[in-house]
Amino acid sequence: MAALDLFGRRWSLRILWELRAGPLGFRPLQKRCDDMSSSVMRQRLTELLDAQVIHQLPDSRYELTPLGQEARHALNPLARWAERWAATIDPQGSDHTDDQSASRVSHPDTVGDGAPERGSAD
Amino acid sequence: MAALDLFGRRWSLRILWELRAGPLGFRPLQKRCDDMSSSVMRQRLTELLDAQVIHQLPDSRYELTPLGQEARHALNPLARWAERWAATIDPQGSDHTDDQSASRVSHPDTVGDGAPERGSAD
DNA sequence: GGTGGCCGCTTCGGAAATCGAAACGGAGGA
DNA sequence: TCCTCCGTTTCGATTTCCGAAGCGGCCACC
Repeated sequence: MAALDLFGRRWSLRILWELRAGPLGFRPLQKRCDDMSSSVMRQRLTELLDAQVIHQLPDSRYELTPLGQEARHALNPLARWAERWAATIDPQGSDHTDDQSASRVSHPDTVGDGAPERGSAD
Repeated sequence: MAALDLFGRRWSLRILWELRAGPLGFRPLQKRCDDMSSSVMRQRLTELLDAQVIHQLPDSRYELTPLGQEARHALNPLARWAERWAATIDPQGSDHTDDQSASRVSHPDTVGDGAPERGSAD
């Protein structure tokens, strides 16, 4: 639940995402995050540092910790879902595919649970 | 990126998460979400409805769409990471102060859906 | 030596998101 | 009838976010 709170903040996920390719400094990272406010940037950075998701190199750049890398990887399925989602709600928006494949994005069999989830960790 | 914006809002992920066990009405859902404000609740619900992540049953309860179910499943690796993360930064919460362990929590967690993470795009 | 650019980071006022509680009409049970 | 729960809306107060300016420091360039 605390994770949902940490990542439910406005730029946390984005920072995690933009740091995936390697360490970045304050301003370069800010620029990558759609030029977000430096004040909020510092705030998120502090939270992520405190959560040990990122750490600061001696040259003051920010880098994902091993824990952060895991989090970033845990984000991968969500990123993949986002693509399907974008194709579903906005088929003509980003990348119109000439073929008809986009129409069949919802595959009710893949989830493999005709019954609702039971006893999940909560 | 739009997904990061949708889910970067304050209760979106939580709502998605609390709806995993089945459809819920407005007030019951609100109660599950740490008694969040009804105003924000309605706002999030509208956004999620618009994003076709949830839909409303004839008895006016809210339920995940197939697309929403996929999103919920895509959240599973993150949930699993959150447990490891909690054990790392707060070892006395579940395990006593043994810094070395980082052992897995003793949950036979049922997150085992059919969507294992296969690392690609990296 | 001076100037200019980029750096990490902070401060501040205004805008936007969020909160918290109250209220509405409706359905059902006692 | 009264009481409870429901979905939903409204409104003022608080929190968060934004956007721009500014600080000192570093280094390249002239």
